Amino acid sequence: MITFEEAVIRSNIIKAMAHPVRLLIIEYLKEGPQAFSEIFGLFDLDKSTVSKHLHVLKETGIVTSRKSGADMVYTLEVPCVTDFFGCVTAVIENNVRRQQVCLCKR
Amino acid sequence: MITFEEAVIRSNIIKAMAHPVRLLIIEYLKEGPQAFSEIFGLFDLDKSTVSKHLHVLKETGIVTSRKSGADMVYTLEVPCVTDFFGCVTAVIENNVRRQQVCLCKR
DNA sequence: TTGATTGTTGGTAAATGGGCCAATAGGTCA
DNA sequence: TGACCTATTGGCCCATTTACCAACAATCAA
Repeated sequence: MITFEEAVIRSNIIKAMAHPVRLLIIEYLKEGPQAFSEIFGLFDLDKSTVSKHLHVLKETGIVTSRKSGADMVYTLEVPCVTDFFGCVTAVIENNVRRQQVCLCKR
Repeated sequence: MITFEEAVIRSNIIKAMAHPVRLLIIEYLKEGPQAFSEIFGLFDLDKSTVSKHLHVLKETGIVTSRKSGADMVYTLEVPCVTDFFGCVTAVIENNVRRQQVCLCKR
């Protein structure tokens, strides 16, 4: 078993991924580093909102940023986070399977 | 890229894991199904609080529950969620590495 | 320097999350 | 049946999150 303190640290990192906008940003950065303006263009949100989401990802060490000319470029630092989504997909598939069983029984 | 709707579904599952108590419950259930009273005993929390955390895990399909005599027994349905923590650890190690660099520069 | 463009920060309101207590539901067992 | 035990649900309060707008900082061009 892990300690409670360790669980707090882990949950903070997981929390950073626990938002649809931040998930999409991570997915997008899998393709390579991207400028803020490109990331911003993915969403129908205020600039400041997207900036704050990126700040959360930076704080937890999932992405980093650097200036490049006029742009701010964001880079995914931990590519393995995407492996994890395979597990999330497994959860979803498991749910679908169980729902089908429910439907059959009715 | 995934759709926004898909990202919402995924983030709901990730959210279910984004709490230290729920992480510890998942860790505990890796060892096998456990009665509510055993899970409850891990924490210094109200019964109702632990019950609500388990409810969140049930809703997302991460655990299931069944009655066994007087007890309610919880089972981890998606063992792969634990693989994912390897990635979280990678994020943590990456953070430590970068912090050390910072310390060296100062 | 001035003006335009780009991204961050501060403030605030609404929504969500997490804790406890009290009440309830659903079993078990004498 | 009635008393008891176990887990869940409802209600409430406080803290956090997330969105927008507005103001600010920082950079590039003229």
